[in-house]
Amino acid sequence: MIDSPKPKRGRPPLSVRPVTRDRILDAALEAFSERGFDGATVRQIAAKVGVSDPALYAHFKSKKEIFEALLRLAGPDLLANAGVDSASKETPMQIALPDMFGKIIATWSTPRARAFASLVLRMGPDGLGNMLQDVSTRLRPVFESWQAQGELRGDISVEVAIWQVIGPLAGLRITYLHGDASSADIAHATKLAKAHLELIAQSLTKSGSQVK
Amino acid sequence: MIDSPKPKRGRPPLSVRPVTRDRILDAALEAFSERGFDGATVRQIAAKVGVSDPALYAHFKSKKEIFEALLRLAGPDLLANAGVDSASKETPMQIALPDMFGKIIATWSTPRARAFASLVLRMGPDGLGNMLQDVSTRLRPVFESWQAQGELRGDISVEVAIWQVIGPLAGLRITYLHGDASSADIAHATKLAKAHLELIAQSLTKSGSQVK
Amino acid sequence: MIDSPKPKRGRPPLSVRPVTRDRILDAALEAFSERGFDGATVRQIAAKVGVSDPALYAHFKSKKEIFEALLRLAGPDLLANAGVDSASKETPMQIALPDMFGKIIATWSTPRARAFASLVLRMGPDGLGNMLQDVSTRLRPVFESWQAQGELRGDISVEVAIWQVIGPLAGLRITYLHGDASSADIAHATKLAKAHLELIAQSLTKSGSQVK
Amino acid sequence: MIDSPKPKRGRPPLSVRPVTRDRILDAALEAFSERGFDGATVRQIAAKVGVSDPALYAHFKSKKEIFEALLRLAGPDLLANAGVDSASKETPMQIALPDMFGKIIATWSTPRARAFASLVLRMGPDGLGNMLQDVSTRLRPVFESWQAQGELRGDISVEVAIWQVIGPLAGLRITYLHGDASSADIAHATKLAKAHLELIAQSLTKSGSQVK
DNA sequence: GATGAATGAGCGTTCATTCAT
DNA sequence: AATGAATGAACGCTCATTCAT
Repeated sequence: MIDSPKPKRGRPPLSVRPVTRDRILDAALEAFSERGFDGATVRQIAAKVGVSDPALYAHFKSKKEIFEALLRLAGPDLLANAGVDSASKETPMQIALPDMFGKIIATWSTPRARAFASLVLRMGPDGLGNMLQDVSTRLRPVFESWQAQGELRGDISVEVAIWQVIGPLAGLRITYLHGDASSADIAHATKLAKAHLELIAQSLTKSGSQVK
Repeated sequence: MIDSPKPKRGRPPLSVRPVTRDRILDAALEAFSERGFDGATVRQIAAKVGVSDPALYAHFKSKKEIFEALLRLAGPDLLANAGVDSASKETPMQIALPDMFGKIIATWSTPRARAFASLVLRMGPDGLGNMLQDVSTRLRPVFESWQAQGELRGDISVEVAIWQVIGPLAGLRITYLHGDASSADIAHATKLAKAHLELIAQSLTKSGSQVK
Repeated sequence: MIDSPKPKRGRPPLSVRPVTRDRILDAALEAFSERGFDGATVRQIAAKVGVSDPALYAHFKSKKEIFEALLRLAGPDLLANAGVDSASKETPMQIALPDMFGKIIATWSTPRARAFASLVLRMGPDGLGNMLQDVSTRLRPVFESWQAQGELRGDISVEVAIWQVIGPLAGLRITYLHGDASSADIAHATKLAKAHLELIAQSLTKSGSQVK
Repeated sequence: MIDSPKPKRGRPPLSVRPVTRDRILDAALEAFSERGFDGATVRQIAAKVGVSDPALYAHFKSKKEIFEALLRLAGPDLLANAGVDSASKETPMQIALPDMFGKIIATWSTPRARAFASLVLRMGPDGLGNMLQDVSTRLRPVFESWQAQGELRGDISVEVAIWQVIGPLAGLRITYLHGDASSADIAHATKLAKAHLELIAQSLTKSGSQVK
């Protein structure tokens, strides 16, 4: 009870080491994206940072809190905003669409964003699902405006049109733009995205006429 | 002789079903799809089966082996084959494509297939990625044949064409056809898939020329 | 995640060993009485039983539950009931009082009861306090009856009379009848208790008259 | 010269009181009495002082040392001396005894003393036991002198006599005079103590003989 | 084939303590 | 004199797995 004969615990001498919240979050993103929330351990994260595990608890209250900070911080922005925000009602669809695509692919190609994609993936269906729903919702007014201006053909629903754009992107993200992706993967994804865009842009404009 | 005291004909009650490999795999699929490999516990799986956890070790050597059996068994077939195999070189693209789509969506709508989708998702990028690669590979000869016969326009690469078809399907799978999907989700996915098919079929045939 | 290369865990060969709830409770009583709830560790308890710590969790859900089972099981009975129940209104005080004393001391002298005394002590003031309150409450009707029959002098309150009896007992319990008590301690306590009884019995009967 | 711009006379505000050993000991007494040595944490003590935990190590070498300082400082004095020292051989027993009682009760009623009682309680049997032994030892010469002078009847041993006095006090201390005691508890204890004294004083003087 | 009891490994977390500032 | 950040130890508990029945 009162006898602790060898009190050799405590912080050992130290040279230099700045362990910040950010470095922890980086390490956690890496760990969680590699093994999922349950598969990653606090000790693994700490090891990536280069400290012992209790050190993390000076910055975060729990493993779960680290995870949530990660979601809150990097989540919506990294994944979706980038390209979506660049699409505005004023810009003609034929110009805005390629622009949006380019920006989205660029954003998703960064290591952080790719690691984050893996992480979200591992959260189960709700993770990616909600993300896509979110993008879809935010794109809707822009597409509606394009349709009103005659740039988007009127015989297909806005929702279908959005899905034409978003759907393959989601596939690309999962297939090529994840944490382990090589630069070849990334290049390939970019190529596919561009090719997809060209085709889809045509479909969304006049198609109907040709049926004639 | 004519009426034996213990008829026992027909199917026996089986109120106490024996614990078979299949029932374990069903339970494991459910557990793994809900919480991932690390999040699911052997005890949870056993509980779903209705036995105690060591009972599973009479059928499988380890948790990992259960998981792998699941992948081997249900994996490729459930996810991809269905539709892919129905696409043959003899059938014209305009007919084969909708048929394939229909079959894929139908297959993916079953509870088992949806649970499996969640599971694969949680395995990280390699899971879904490899799956799509696999489908792509098997579709290639069919598409090449279509292109040779002039059914698929020649100015786009086969790979891009395949991606046009496969990409949105992957998105749909993730967004709507997972373990927790409601029947509304499923209906919605079906609608989107059909709309997508109509547009894409046009794009893949003549597109460019007619714009003129 | 899925790789556990050396699955050498599991229960090693075993000769004979019956680990029951009771043996755990005995060990826990010992540990808790020696170091208190916070000072005792689950591993210590398990070591006393001769098993590894997770083994305890097959019988109890948590450390706290072990503690509570201990309180529920041994608590009130071991500590108080013994003597108190033997005091009835029909028996004359001069006979019932020594009898009660003897029984209480005898009960409190058992190793279990003494260990339990140490445990209750370490719970803080409420532990012993409540216990004494309890005894006091249960003794009250008996004392009231004695007072009505003229066996207990009328010029002192029942409460004070009870305290005369109970108070020194509490002191004895703490001073001599705890977990570490030697047999000499116990003998000493018994002697003191008897001497106390003789004096107190006189005080409670006529005293007043003699003052005259 | 006559009125200096910064008077600074009298007691300085001291709104930010310095962290002294005393304030740490106060906080520690509170913490230890509430949760015991193992249950209380250095962080809790520091929080009560209003500083961070390493600050305490500027004043004490370890948690254990704080605890021991507490025992050394407040221990024997607070608990026993008060009344005991006031009993001297010269004073007649009939006067000294009530006086002693009064002083002991008064001393034990202070918040510090009550907190300390809780603390000692939680240390296990040795804590209170040793304390009572100590008091008993120091009272012995006084009682022996009283017995020699015929004030204490000769047919009971000094030890028993001392126990008659001390025993119920120990009970009172535990039951009513602990850290959490309300003022009603304290008043009650005082009443019981006085009643006890009156009875016991008679017993210790002539008792047996006069019954006749 | 199934279970209860057990195990070693290891997890998330807290603790007392120390170093550098 | 005090703090923020860090540490090794160890705690309570869960996990996958195994043995004996």
